[in-house]
Amino acid sequence: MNLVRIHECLCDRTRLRVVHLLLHGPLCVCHIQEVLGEPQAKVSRHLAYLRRSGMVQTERRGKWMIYRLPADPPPGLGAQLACLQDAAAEEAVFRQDGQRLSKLRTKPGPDDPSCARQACPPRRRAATRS
Amino acid sequence: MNLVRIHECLCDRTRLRVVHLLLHGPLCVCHIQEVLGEPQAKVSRHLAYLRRSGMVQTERRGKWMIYRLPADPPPGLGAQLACLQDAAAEEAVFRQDGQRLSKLRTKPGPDDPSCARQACPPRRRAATRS
DNA sequence: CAGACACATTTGTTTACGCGTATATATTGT
DNA sequence: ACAATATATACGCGTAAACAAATGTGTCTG
Repeated sequence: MNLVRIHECLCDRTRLRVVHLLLHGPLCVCHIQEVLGEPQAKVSRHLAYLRRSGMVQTERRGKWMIYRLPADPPPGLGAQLACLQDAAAEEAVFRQDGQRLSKLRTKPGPDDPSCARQACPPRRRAATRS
Repeated sequence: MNLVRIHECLCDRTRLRVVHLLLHGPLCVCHIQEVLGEPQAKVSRHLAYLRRSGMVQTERRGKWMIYRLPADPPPGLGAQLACLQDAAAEEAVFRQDGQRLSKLRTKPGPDDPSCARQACPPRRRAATRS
């Protein structure tokens, strides 16, 4: 997981939105798909990309596949994620994704993967340029 | 200069090395070229890419073209640069580039673009993941 | 003006990426 | 075993990116 690899993961709009969502906590594919409003194959392909790159980890829970950011991220990645968390607040797409995710959390269906209500502790603020 | 654009700039090894070098201060193309050990056309092409993306600014000084990071970077970019500065310390390529740049600064030739001795104030440390 | 130097751009080729569509695999419930 | 749901993968296509080699452009010096 070198620097180039990290940025390769984040240089695509869809992947960037996915990683940003996962900053809020683990999610199954169907929830990611619903928040992004993107076709299933597209989401799945980008998730596979992120998994191959070591950016996310997976765990099967019944029918659902749960995606999460690594619990103990390698050095360098942690800082990037903190940075992303800050920068994402400045662009409307990410704010809207966050809102749609919140709505998902409030009304989980009867047949629910139960991954929608797990939250992650927020990351520390990233430094700004001197 | 949105988030995707920033990461597109940094997802190539050569561009990443260039931006990292520019964190140390403004540089002319020939110095960048010498530190990286890459062919002139390749360096120039990537510099053009960075300029089009708004990641770097240029200024002609006589025969030489000086490249620098924007003096007042847009929000989001500053944090990324600080983050890069930290993360680069962990990979050998970037440390070596920094050392080669230092050597360039100590022995400027008689016909010198005088861009090699200008240093930039260091950026603040980026936050690590909580 | 001519030649040297620093850098940029064009051209042609190859490779990688992202997408939609279709299909395959895995798990659960009946 | 079969159907339904959730997710993954293969295929083919168009486009963008990266590269090497060659050529072009701007600037200084004599």
